[in-house]
Amino acid sequence: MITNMKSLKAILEEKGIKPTYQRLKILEYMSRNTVNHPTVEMIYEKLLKDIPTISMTTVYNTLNAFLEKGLVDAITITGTEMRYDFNTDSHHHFLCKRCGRIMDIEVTCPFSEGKKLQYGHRVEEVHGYFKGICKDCLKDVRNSAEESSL
Amino acid sequence: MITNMKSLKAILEEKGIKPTYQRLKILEYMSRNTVNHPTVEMIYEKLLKDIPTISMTTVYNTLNAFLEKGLVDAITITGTEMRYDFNTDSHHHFLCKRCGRIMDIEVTCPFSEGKKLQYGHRVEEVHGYFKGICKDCLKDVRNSAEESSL
DNA sequence: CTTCATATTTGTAATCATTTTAAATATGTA
DNA sequence: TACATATTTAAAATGATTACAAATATGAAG
Ligand SMILES: [Mn+2]
Ligand SMILES: [Mn+2]
Ligand SMILES: [Zn+2]
Ligand SMILES: [Zn+2]
Repeated sequence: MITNMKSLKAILEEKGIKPTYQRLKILEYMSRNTVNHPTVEMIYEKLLKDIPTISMTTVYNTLNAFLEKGLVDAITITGTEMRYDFNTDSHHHFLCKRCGRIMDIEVTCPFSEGKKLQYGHRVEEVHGYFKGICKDCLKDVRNSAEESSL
Repeated sequence: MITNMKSLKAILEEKGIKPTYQRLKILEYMSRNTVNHPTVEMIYEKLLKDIPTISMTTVYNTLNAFLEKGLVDAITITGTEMRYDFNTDSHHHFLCKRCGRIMDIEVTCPFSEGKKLQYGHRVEEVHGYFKGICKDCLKDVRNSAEESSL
């Protein structure tokens, strides 16, 4: 895990972002929640416990700064709100229509190789995702089906 | 082109949607603008010329109905607004960061084959897209570079 | 052709995520 | 200590979308 080797402070300084308390806390949260793909709301609510004065605007501003410097990726799968990803390595996602969770999917195929010119366009980002019902929700659905047939 | 074979009216009736004037006009617009991937705004502004009384709400309602019945697909690439696609065959997209256009990309790879169980999840939709600078914008950028070096 | 029930359309208000703005606070330096 | 600058904050503004309720259209029954 990169976060252990390089301190959060060093990560920010390397990108030319002043390592303020709130920025460090936001980056720390992101680095510890790679499976979540959290919303601004989720980050804000959690940090509120440590920093009672933090504002939503700071979370928005900070994530936009991180985004510009390539410290995080933005995921626009749901259509309602932005989800953020600390893992900027090329990978795909799965959105569960039932529980709303977004999970990582490793895909190895020509599509995800990316960064090549397509149709004469200059490709800078490659995104791929699936939508459906996740493993856990499938189990839930099966269980409630059993119950109702008792 | 499917729209020539089967009338717009027949398409709606087949899906159990009453073919009202505004619905037919919206479907007609969608069928004639498959390269656009239009926003609600774009559809509304265009239809306003034929139907001066049409409301934004009707466009939203109608597209949501079409979406439920699988007559169109929704594209959530930009993060700001929904884009709609009359072409519901599995294909990918390219979003130009400069001009904002979304264009179709044919991709043939294991990823786009889709509809298979991944990680135990039930996959219902497969989405893939690229972001970058489109062919035309690359040309523009090159041209303005020339100009400024005169 | 009326009358009534139902579905659709419309305009307005409400909602929700995000951005803008300006004031308050913190930081670093002279 | 004083001041310039950057950051944070709260509040207001924006923009896309949905919710709501009134107006209108449609279609069957009499
Ligand atoms: Mn991820
Ligand atoms: Mn398309
Ligand atoms: Zn789930
Ligand atoms: Zn372009």
